[in-house]
Amino acid sequence: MPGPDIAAQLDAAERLCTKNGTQLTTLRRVVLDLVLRSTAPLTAYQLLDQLKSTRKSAVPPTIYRALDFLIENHLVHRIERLNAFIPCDADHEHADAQFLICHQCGTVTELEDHGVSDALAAAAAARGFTPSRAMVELDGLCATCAPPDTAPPPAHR
Amino acid sequence: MPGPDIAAQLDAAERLCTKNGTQLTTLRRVVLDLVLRSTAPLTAYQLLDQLKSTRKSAVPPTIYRALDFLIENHLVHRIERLNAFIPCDADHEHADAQFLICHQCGTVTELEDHGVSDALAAAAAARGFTPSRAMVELDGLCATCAPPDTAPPPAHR
DNA sequence: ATGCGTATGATATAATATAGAAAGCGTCAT
DNA sequence: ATGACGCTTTCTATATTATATCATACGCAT
Ligand SMILES: [Zn+2]
Ligand SMILES: [Zn+2]
Ligand SMILES: [Zn+2]
Ligand SMILES: [Zn+2]
Repeated sequence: MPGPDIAAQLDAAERLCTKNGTQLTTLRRVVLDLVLRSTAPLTAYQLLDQLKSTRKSAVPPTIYRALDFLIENHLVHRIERLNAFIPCDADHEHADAQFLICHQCGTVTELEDHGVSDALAAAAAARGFTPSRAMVELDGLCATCAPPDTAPPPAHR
Repeated sequence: MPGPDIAAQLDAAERLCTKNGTQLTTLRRVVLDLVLRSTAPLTAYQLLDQLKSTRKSAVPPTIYRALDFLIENHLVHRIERLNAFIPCDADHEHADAQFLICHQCGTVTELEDHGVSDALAAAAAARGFTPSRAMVELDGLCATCAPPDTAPPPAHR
């Protein structure tokens, strides 16, 4: 299961950048493609290694600049806990996201949970704090990896 | 304002470790002291530089091991966004904490907000995810640094 | 043609973090 | 007491992650 049509996602990214007045250049597109193809988060240097096979001039600043661009354009997220990068899972404007990191299988799930973001906004406001960016990452075990006793399958309702 | 009695905090830390069956050795105590004295978060290498003045043998593993110990014993927190460390602000058992990072003045405030932790627990449970550790860090402006229009002083009630 | 903004290339280095082997040092059972 | 054990520290080396800086190229507007 290579994921739902990477070409389509790249094209959507292209349109998003055009809309934003930014350029999804070939280099950036290649890096995004690498991120999209991976099931697990990739570090900057893992991406760099892969990039080098098609672009011999690639060095650390190459990949970090491309990633910065992709992050600013909400095409990629950085997972701080892992120093690694994953594709954005949503088409959205990204008010806020949260990440669930399974330390068994390594997968990272992106959420946009309003209960969480509302609670964060309230907690910040109550202290006069003006948030500009929220970083919310939970380490744990995903539904697949958790022992059944510990974590029943997703609750309904 | 050097903070409320560092000696007392060190003694409290000592008691906590004894209770936990761990040892707050001289080295660890010195590192904790350094962390406690700072108003701003300190990086591992900033701490190392300071430590070197009294312990010539100190090298990176020295400080990282001491920090690992202090973190496991809930005496220090690591702020992932900053790769830096702050003293734990609470005596508690630390179910969960959140951090507000002011990017103007650099201060980091520790919260234990149940609205946030409940929302996180609910969001995780709804997806069958079993969290073992939550990392919640908000970048923004603290009450002191925020322009008055943008962020009114802390709400009452 | 000149200047300007943006993107990329290229070199070097900074900053952060860990691996692994060995030595010191209590303590405790034999 | 002594030797085995566990924990802490020392020491050396290296791995990993990230940025600074300057140069080059290209498209486009003056
Ligand atoms: Zn996203
Ligand atoms: Zn899993
Ligand atoms: Zn704390
Ligand atoms: Zn501030």
